Amino acid sequence: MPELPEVRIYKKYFDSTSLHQKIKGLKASANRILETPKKTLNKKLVGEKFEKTRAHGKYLFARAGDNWLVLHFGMTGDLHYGKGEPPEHTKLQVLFENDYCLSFQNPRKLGKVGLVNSVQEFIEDKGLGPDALRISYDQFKKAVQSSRGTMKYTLMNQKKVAGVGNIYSDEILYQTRIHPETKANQLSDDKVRRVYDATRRILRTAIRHKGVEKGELPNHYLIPYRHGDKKCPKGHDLKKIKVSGRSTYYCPAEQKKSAK
DNA sequence: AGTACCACCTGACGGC
DNA sequence: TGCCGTCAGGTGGTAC
Repeated sequence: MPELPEVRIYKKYFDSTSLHQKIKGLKASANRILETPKKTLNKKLVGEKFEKTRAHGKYLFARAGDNWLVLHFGMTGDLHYGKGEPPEHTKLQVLFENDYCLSFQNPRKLGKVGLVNSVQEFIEDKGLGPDALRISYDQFKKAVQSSRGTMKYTLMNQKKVAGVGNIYSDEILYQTRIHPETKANQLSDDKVRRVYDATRRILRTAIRHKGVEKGELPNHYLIPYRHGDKKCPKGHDLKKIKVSGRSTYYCPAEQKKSAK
């Protein structure tokens, strides 16, 4: 679920619920998703306020005092702000002075929670590429044309571009009529331009439509058809293959490997 | 530099 | 109804 658009939506939710309130307490389940010990989280966060958030690719950061809380959702997750019992699978609760609580849910425990001093450093340590909505065309072009792998792999490679995952990469390739196994370094400048434009358009549209889970994407999008009757939005047969180990849906009628 | 495969986890779904 | 295998939109490590 959480690729760039979903994380941007979490950010908005975080901003509208949890900024500028004193943190009264924390509850973290002892779990592998914690990258920073509970004690440290407590020491650094209690008494502080979240002042602002940032998103980079699939990561969300919230600054409190001298630290940034880093949230990564893995394949499943959500934020919930409310009073009373936290939702199921809550791994971290941040309790505010008004007795409301921000809960970070992570059913499959594939996410991560921790504290860092610098967002920039974190991004560099992870080797993340530029955020998919902030990358310039020149950077993008270089990232694509220097890649010897497939387009699918390239778009999903967080070291090249941060934020695009399995389903949005399928969408981008569908809308630009590129076969997912096309070699990235064989793409013409013109095609790269179209992929760049499509990426921005699709990610922005998805944010506006509240993401894959909570909203509804336009009906000419491929994504809603992944689990349907195996037809693309135009009625052609969809094909499902594995590309670098990930389930990949594409429309053989429109996405040809040899397309100019 | 890429790819293929495994691991980490849990829930949902289809087949029997 | 219930059990079982398979799959799921994440990353990270390994060996080739």
